[in-house]
Amino acid sequence: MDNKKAKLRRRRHRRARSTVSPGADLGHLRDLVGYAIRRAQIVVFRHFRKSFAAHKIRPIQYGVLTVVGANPGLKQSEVCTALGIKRANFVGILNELERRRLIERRSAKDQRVNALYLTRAGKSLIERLRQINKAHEREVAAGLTSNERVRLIKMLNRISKATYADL
Amino acid sequence: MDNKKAKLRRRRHRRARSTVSPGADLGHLRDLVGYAIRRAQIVVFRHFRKSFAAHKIRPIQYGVLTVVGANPGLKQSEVCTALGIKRANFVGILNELERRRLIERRSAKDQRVNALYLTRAGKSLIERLRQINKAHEREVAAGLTSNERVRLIKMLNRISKATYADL
DNA sequence: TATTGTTATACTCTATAACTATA
DNA sequence: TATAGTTATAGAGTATAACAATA
Repeated sequence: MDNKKAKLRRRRHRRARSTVSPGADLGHLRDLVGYAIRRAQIVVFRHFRKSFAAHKIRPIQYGVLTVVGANPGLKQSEVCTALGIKRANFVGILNELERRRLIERRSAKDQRVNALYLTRAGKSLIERLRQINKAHEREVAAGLTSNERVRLIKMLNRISKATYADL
Repeated sequence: MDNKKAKLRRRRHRRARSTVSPGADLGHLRDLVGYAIRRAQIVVFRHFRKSFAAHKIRPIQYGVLTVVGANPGLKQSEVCTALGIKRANFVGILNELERRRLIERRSAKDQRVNALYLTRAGKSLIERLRQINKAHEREVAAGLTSNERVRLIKMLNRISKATYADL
């Protein structure tokens, strides 16, 4: 049913095409910070996953290993706050890292708390991951000058800092 | 078991705290483009959802309505390419928008193809959404000058454009 | 009572394979 | 054969509620 259009088509390509996505006019989407962030995030995370595939490390795992490495003895809840993870969701992430002998839970003075430490293997791995990450970062930011890269991060952090408490 | 640490702790707060997340040292994460993007995306999307909550519109739905509005008669697969959605995942998104009478599928000359059009209600809604989006964009970019905002988007688009075909 | 970690659960987003109807 | 849309399914990521152990 509905065989009377298909002549209404034929009108496309009127505006300049997006530099990000070919095939159709994105309208004002290409002028939005949020849309630019979303597209960049997809590309960067895809690149990250491929870069770390050999070590089976996802971005969140790299974050946890990095933060615990920089803060030995950190509590689970503190890692969650630092990285913006819900503590309920952190349990599974941590279970896998512990199963792989990269992180240890140790009970603390406060028996409710688990203090987290990288194992020897975890410390060794994070050093290698750090090198991979340097290459990853270089490639992701290949289109930016060093100054631009720093300014980009600062601008993004200014956006992140805002709390929008009223909404 | 394991009651002999908790004195190893007490060492935190050694480096400058992150401007994004309080509570622990993020290590080098705060110097990474990918991490800055991730944090900004979370904040921006949360703000978006709250801004559009009254209309029950998610970012992806706003994208579809905008692209179809700017390209009447676009095929489903073309919308998918433009927005980076898998066509399998687009079916459900479109079903809901059609159920809400905002978009119509019309069969095209090629009977395999669905051409997409905003309904009258869809056109009316997208105009109102556009106004909400302007306020949303203004608030998200409140910490940036107009020039910075434009440069931020251009830098993010440069990152998105890269294909990393070798990885 | 409040906090930490945990379990269970649900919803969204993303990804792949296989089916159908059309070309 | 190939393409457009669809279905089914699985995996992450994210969110909330409720529980046990401990403070």
